[in-house]
Amino acid sequence: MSHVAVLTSGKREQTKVANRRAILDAAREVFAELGYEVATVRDIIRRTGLASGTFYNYFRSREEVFEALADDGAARFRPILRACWDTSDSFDGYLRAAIQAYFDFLADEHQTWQVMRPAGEKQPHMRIQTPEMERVFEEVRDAFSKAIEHGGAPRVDADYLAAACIAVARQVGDKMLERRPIDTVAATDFATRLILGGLPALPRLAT
Amino acid sequence: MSHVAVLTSGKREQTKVANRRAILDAAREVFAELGYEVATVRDIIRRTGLASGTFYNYFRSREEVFEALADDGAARFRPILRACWDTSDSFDGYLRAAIQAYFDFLADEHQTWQVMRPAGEKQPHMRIQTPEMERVFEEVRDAFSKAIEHGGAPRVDADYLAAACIAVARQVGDKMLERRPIDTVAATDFATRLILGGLPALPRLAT
DNA sequence: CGACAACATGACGCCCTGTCATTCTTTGTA
DNA sequence: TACAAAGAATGACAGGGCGTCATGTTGTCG
Repeated sequence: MSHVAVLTSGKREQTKVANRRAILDAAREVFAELGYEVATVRDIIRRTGLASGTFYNYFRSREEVFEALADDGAARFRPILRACWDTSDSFDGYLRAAIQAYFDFLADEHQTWQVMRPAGEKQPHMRIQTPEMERVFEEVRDAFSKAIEHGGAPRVDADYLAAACIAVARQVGDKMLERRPIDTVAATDFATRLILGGLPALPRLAT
Repeated sequence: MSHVAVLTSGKREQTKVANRRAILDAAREVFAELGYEVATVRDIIRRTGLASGTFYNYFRSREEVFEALADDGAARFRPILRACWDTSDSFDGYLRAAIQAYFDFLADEHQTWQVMRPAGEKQPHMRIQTPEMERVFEEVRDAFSKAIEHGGAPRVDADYLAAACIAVARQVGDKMLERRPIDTVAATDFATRLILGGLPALPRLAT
């Protein structure tokens, strides 16, 4: 009999955590295989072996699972972003590090999500704003604000700037994932230069 | 009895067009009022006074109506974009004109769609890629490619650039709509300068 | 061990979906 | 005008997913 029991190690707690994880994992698979629109709560719960009613002990709806998955991703990325800020000594450095980190993160996650789907199937793109994502946005905006305060960046509209930077990162990131091989460095170079110097600063293509 | 009858003026054709319009209009209202996720085909068709089965004579599903609405928007914007190209004499001019046109378009459409919703309701953002939207993207990319060919712009990755520009326009556009008063000129200035000159070129805030 | 609380279960009522036989309307023809 | 054939509208219906709830099961604590 061990005195060093795990803190939350009642049998009750254990299965609660395990079930929640099982549902989230099953949901990720099902969303990837069938597509978010088509997937049903029962598709998800069936894969776990649990009863249909049990699902509703953990999530209120299919939407909420999806949100939890998205939130999870954002929550995992936020400390990475924070580290970029802490280890950078200039605004330019922070920006590049953050974008590189995001693209690496994206390439990693991509493999987890990627599943072969019937080709040509139109997949409506679902985009939600979770609390964690909101926090990521705020963190970026605040980082910009701080840089502006300290004179590391010009005094511009930090709100617009954060929105624009995130937009560029997301869109260029998506495009990056469509190309083979996936080149996070090139994508980072493109996005960073665009933001820091605009069109004239972009890397030139070989003639 | 007029010889100059409207070309498609059979009674059949007329009601077909009218019904389609009625369904699209009802769908726009219902999506705005209830939100896309919650709205049902019957919510839409009920508002038209038609029978439920009739809906399926015009669209295969709720998704298809939504896509038709989105496609409609893109189709209306494309000629505007084309006009920007035709009347611009420089790359910079084209970019600014296109972005300004988009923001004006957005502000216009916004009023059509805007409906008061219970505050704090989380509205999952739905983003689809319709054929017309794909054409808009291609048009932008091709415009960039042409500008590059003619020496009006540096030889950069037009695909990434188009993606980045559209991303900036969309995101800054969204932010713009959240502010009061809606200032399309300021938003255009921000987005255009960011793309053309990057961070250093951005408009400065008043101290 | 007993009693309680927490959780799992799956049948059930509700509502939406998409179809289809039927009915009504329009069109073309004599 | 009368009539037949094609086109479109209708709403009842079967199928199925949703979320709930009474019931059964299992962990927890005195």
